[in-house]
Amino acid sequence: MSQKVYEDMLREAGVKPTKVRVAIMSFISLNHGPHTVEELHENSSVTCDLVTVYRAIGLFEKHNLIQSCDFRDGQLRYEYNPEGGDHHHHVICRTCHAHEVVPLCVPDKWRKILGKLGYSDVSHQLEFFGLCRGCTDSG
Amino acid sequence: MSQKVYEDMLREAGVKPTKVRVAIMSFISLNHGPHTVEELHENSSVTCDLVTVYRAIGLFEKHNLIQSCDFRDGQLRYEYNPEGGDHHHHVICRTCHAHEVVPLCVPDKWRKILGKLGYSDVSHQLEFFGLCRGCTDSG
DNA sequence: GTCCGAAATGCAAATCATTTGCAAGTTGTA
DNA sequence: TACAACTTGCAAATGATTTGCATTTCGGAC
Repeated sequence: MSQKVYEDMLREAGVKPTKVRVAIMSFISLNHGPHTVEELHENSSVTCDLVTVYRAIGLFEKHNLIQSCDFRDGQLRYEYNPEGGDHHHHVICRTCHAHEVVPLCVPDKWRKILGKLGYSDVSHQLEFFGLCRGCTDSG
Repeated sequence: MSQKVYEDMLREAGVKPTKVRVAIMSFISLNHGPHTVEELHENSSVTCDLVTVYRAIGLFEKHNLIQSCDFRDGQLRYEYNPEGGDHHHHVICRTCHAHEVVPLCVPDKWRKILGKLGYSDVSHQLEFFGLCRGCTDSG
């Protein structure tokens, strides 16, 4: 599959498409589900330093190519942020840390409310925590 | 002011009301706005080790006396979690890190949706990030 | 009042994700 | 081809949070 797609994706976002960045971007957009930095480092098709992964995702996040989520387990996770803001959220099991996507998101009208409060360019971070079926039963 | 209120609050939640814990609980419930562990350590009326504050808030959180929020600046913050779940969320300025309470929360019916997905005892973490008026103008 | 065991605390040190400094390598462009 | 700017790797620093362990404190039993 052509790397060109990802190169363009980066270029359009204003990020210089280096080999490492293209590899990471490609992995992220092909593999759903939030990934830790460690996972990105291990699974990207290019070998590079962990620090380089940190720097790449830092850039990606700044340019809104990815979004981060906080599962409250000490490390942030990152996932692809499709154009058009069709992002999503997760529910995480407090016990076994399983997680899945949840088809819920805050209403768009809230953006207006926050605008009236004086905030522009508003994004949000939303995650649900609960006990999954298995852990509820065995707990 | 009687410490008794806070002692009872802790006891009812199943937390042994030690001097340190009562002091921290009292500070948290009297002073709104999320506080870092460092702030709690500095401002509580009792002198104790930072580690002790960490252990106290760990307990408080486990017993739902406080909720944590993540401003994405490297340290978690904690705030009082009133009985009845009348918690709230914040909007944080991405530039100057100012923050304020936002009168928005996810609809209660979402709890049912998550229940159908198999999750019980569901809580959530929601924060908004944007540019405040000052930073929008000067940015 | 005194004694006992469990739990809480302080202190020092360990963890561990993330960041930073710097020298060397790479890239786009004139 | 050469230059300046940017990217990367490596080593080390940071900084919040956690852990181990010895000591102290607390509530109840005697």
